Amino acid sequence: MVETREVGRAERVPVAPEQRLRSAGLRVTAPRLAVLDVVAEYPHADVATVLERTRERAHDVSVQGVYDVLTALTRAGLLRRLQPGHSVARYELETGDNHHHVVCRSCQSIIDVPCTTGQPPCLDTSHPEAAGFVVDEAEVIFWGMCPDCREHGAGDHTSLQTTQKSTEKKEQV
Amino acid sequence: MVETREVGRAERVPVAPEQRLRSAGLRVTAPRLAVLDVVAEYPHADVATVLERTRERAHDVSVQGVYDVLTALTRAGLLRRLQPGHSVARYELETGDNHHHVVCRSCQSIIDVPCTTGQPPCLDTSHPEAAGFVVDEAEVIFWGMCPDCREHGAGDHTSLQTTQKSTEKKEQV
DNA sequence: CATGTTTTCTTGAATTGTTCAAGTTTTCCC
DNA sequence: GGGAAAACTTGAACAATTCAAGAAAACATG
Repeated sequence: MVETREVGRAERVPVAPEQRLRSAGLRVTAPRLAVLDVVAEYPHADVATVLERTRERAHDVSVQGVYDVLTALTRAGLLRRLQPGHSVARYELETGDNHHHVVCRSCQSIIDVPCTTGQPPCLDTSHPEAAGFVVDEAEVIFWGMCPDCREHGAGDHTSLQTTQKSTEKKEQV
Repeated sequence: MVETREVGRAERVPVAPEQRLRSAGLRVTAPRLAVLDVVAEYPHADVATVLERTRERAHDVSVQGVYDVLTALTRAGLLRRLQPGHSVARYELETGDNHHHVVCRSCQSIIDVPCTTGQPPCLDTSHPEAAGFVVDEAEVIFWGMCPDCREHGAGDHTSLQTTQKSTEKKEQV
């Protein structure tokens, strides 16, 4: 289960988790290491998933603990928080590559795609409307239907429903 | 207060609200007309705002009623629902123009910008990762800081906080 | 214009992801 | 080894959104 993370793009960060925590000015704790590990293994994991999997590694982590850790790591720039549309918060490692996300409207599964324009897309603030605005990030979400949901006629969950119950989420890399 | 909407881009839709409802296969009701009117006047309005302003027009609309109307109109393609980051749901008229949004990390204000690439950006599904995925929409959010927040040193509400209390939101076009 | 069917709106309660608060335990620097 | 600061635990609170069931409209038809 705990296998080496699939190396997709330029993702193999050679720095050990502990080092990453320290250089981010954070203390090294078991929950944090575990959460980092879990997120590395399950990209786009939601809090519930992180909680479960973390508990499998480090016994007894509280719900609050996971929330705190995720917030701390996100604030420190080690994680990136996603929340496509109306769904729950999801987390992935912040690797500095500028990738975007394709999200299935039906099953909410997420896959990464490298930035289409090479550089951060459209960090072009020259629009008169946005005068004075300092943009530091462009977030791109491609909405569509994944192959599975198209085949199995997953209908049109027009994604106006907020939360989907399934703890047993389909997780893709 | 209730002044004519500033006409930015190609937004002046000449079709009467009633017609738009009917041609979308929806019944024409006072709450729906009122909600359409409110969203036209307050782009990016959240549910609370829509509720308040709608009540000023059509007396006695229930919270649930507004939610239902918003959902129905969104599903019918008359409205577009936004939820940048971790914030509450917001709505704007679906005009078919392909514009995107610049969002202030601090005050959450939203402004529209025309699509940077002319055509729907990057509807390019040729990535091997997204094989089989049928993408129908690309949502782009530019994150940054608005002029106001930069000046008044609104600090760094790293936008990890979910809800902001203010019913009195700063609304921009 | 009456009538029936369908859709829509209302009231009130429930759900749920997330956060707040206070106290206890760690981590880590000296 | 101690002591201050940061992190975790427990338990409760919150707030946006949704569910459920009934009442009230809107529209097609006779």
